[in-house]
Amino acid sequence: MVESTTNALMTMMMEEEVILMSSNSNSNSNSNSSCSEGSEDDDLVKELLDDATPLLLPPSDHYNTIIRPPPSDGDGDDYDHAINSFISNIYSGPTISDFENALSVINNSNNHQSDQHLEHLSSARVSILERGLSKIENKYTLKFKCFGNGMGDDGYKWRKYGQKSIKNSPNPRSYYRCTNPRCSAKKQVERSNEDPDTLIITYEGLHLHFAYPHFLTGQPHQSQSDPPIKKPKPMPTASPENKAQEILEAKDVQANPTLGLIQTTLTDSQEDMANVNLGSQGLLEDMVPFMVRNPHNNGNSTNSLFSCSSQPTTPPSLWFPNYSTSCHTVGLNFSN
DNA sequence: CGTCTTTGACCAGCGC
DNA sequence: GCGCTGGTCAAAGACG
Repeated sequence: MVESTTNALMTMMMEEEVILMSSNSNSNSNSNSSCSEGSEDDDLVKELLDDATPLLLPPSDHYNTIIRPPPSDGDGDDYDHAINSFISNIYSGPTISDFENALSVINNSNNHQSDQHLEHLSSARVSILERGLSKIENKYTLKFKCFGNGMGDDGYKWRKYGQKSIKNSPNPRSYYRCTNPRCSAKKQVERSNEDPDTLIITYEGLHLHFAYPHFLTGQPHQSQSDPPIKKPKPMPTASPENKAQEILEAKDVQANPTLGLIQTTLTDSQEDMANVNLGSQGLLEDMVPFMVRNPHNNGNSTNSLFSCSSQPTTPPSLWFPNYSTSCHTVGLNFSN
């Protein structure tokens, strides 16, 4: 996963001319529309600043082993600087440090909800929105400057399931679904009507399966040795209705964890454990209700759901949590 | 032969 | 009710 994503990114960086595009031009309409929504924007900012999200996780050892030079090189600082320069050249959106700084505002203000806190929150919100994040329903939109035949490979395996021509646009829109049979992630790929060199990729749902190995087993990176993903097949025990219900339940509990905690009983815990071990695929859809209802069974708090050490394992568009209703537009620019 | 892609058909939502 | 549009399905073909 990480290898694939990183390789795709590094390939694009090395083989393609990198062109910066103003983040304002990427998402003017979205940002403007969002700026007019006060409380929802506050929710968005709080959501983005939530330290329980994968977005804020530091690079893992696994990640470092991929992009860092061998220790014998002895010039890790220079290498870090070069990598950071690379990233800053291709990514015009908010950086980790932006969120960390904003998070410090939240943390420092936790004990006294003052006007100053609200002012800081408002400033953080404006900063985030100005840099290309916006909110539309439950989708995440990436815009790539991608010349030629570049397809903006994000490193995941996708199965194309449809293509439609778009009104007033010469470019069709392609529909892709994650090849993981129980992953709900989807994406739409189309070229901008205004700028044919710009790819617009709209993600819907997360690749939740990236976190599966961190449940119960406590053995991260287990998925790295998983067999290749086969063609999705109907799940006998998971009808579309049941799956949808699982997802809805997971989202509901995520959105209101205290409700789930109230419902916790010893009987429920035992039953859930049995269900997880015997009846499920060990996937996040199964695990979220269990984890929330049994916050101590894993030896960690529920925050461990999104604090696993293998992060980042997802492309930038999927660093954001989807268990809330939000949409972010991130301007990225690759040429090919 | 199994898997993936293509593409036309079908369905649901929405506006008039 | 009708037409338009977006999203999905599924059969057929392509490919390794």
